[in-house]
Amino acid sequence: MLATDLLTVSQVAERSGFAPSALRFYERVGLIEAVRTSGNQRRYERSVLRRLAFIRAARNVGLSLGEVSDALATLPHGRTPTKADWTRLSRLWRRRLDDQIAALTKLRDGLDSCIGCGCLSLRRCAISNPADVAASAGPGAGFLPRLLRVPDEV
Amino acid sequence: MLATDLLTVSQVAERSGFAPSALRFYERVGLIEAVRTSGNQRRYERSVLRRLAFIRAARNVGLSLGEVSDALATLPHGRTPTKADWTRLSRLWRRRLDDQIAALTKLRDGLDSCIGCGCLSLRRCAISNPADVAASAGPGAGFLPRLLRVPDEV
DNA sequence: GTTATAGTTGAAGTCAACTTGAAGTCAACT
DNA sequence: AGTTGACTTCAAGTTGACTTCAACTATAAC
Repeated sequence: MLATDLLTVSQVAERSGFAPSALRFYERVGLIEAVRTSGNQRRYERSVLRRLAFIRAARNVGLSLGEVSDALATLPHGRTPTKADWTRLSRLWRRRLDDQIAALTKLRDGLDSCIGCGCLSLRRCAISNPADVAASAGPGAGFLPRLLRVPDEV
Repeated sequence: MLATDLLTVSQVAERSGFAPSALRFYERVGLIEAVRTSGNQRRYERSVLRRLAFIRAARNVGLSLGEVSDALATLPHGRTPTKADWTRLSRLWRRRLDDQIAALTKLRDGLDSCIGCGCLSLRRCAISNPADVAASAGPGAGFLPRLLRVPDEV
C-alpha cells in the first residue's frame, strides 16, 4: 500500500546514476540507509535521492567520501540536507573551487613563462617546481592528484 | 675518474625531490635509466635530473605516469627532452590546464546559481549533474578524481 | 507453477603510484 | 679490520572508491 512509496535498488541506481554496487558500498560506510522487505531486499525512501544528489555534488567538487560523511554529520541526526544546510555547505564548496581554480591558474601562468625557455631546471622552473605545491605524505597518495581527466593524446 | 660525473641514488633523490623508492619504481616502469657499479649499485647520469624535472612538471599538470611515458616516447629514442620538445609538449599541457580551469569554473558558476535554491535535484541541479562531466569507466576510477586537495574542514 | 529478472552476501579484485619490510651486500671511514 | 650508512632485491602493503565474483534467494510476470 505504501510499498509504491519505496524504491528498489535498480530504480535508485537508474535515477541517481550510481551503480548498485556503489549504493551497497555507500550503505556499508554509512552514507545512506535502506529498509528491507520481508525477503531481505533493500527498499529506499525517496529522500535517498536527494542525499545521493548531495553526495554526487560533493564528489564533483572534489570532496572525498570521508569529507562527505563529515559534512552530512554536521546535519541534525540522520536528516537529509535542507535548503539551509545546502546553502551553508555550498558556500564552503565555492571557496574550495576558488582555491582549486587559483592553484591551476598559477600553474598555467608558470607554464606560460616557461614555454620556449626550455630550462626545466629543478630549482628554477616554475612548472616543475611550483613553490606552494607540497610533496605528498603517506603511502598511496599521489604527489598531485589526477585532475579533471580529459583523456587526451600527448 | 669520470665516476664524479655520475650521481648516486641519494644524490638524485635529494636534488630531484623524489624518494629513492620512487626512483627505483620509475626505473622499473622504464621512465628513467641507470648504469651500475661493479658492485651493482645504481649510478645516474646528470641528464636524469632533467628527465625527472620533466616528469614532475607533467605530474603537476595532471598527467598520469602512462601519459608521461607516452610523451617521452614521442622523443627520438631515449633522448632527454630538449628545448624544442619542451615547447611542443608544454603547449599541449597549457591546453589541458585551460580545460581543467574551464571545467572547474563551470562547476563553480553552477554552484553559484544553486546557492540558496536548495533544489539538489538529480535532474536539474547544475552542481550535482554537470552536463559535460562523464561518469567514470572501469574499476578503481573515481567519478571525478580528487582535485588539488587542500585539506579543509567542512 | 515456472521462469526470467532482480536482488542478497562476503570475500576478493582493481587501479595508480608508490612505500615498506626483510634479508642481505657495498663503500667509506677510522 | 670493523663499523656505519648507503645500497640491493623481491614481495607485499597502502589508500580510496568502488567493482566483480560465486553461490544463492526474491519477486514479478505469464
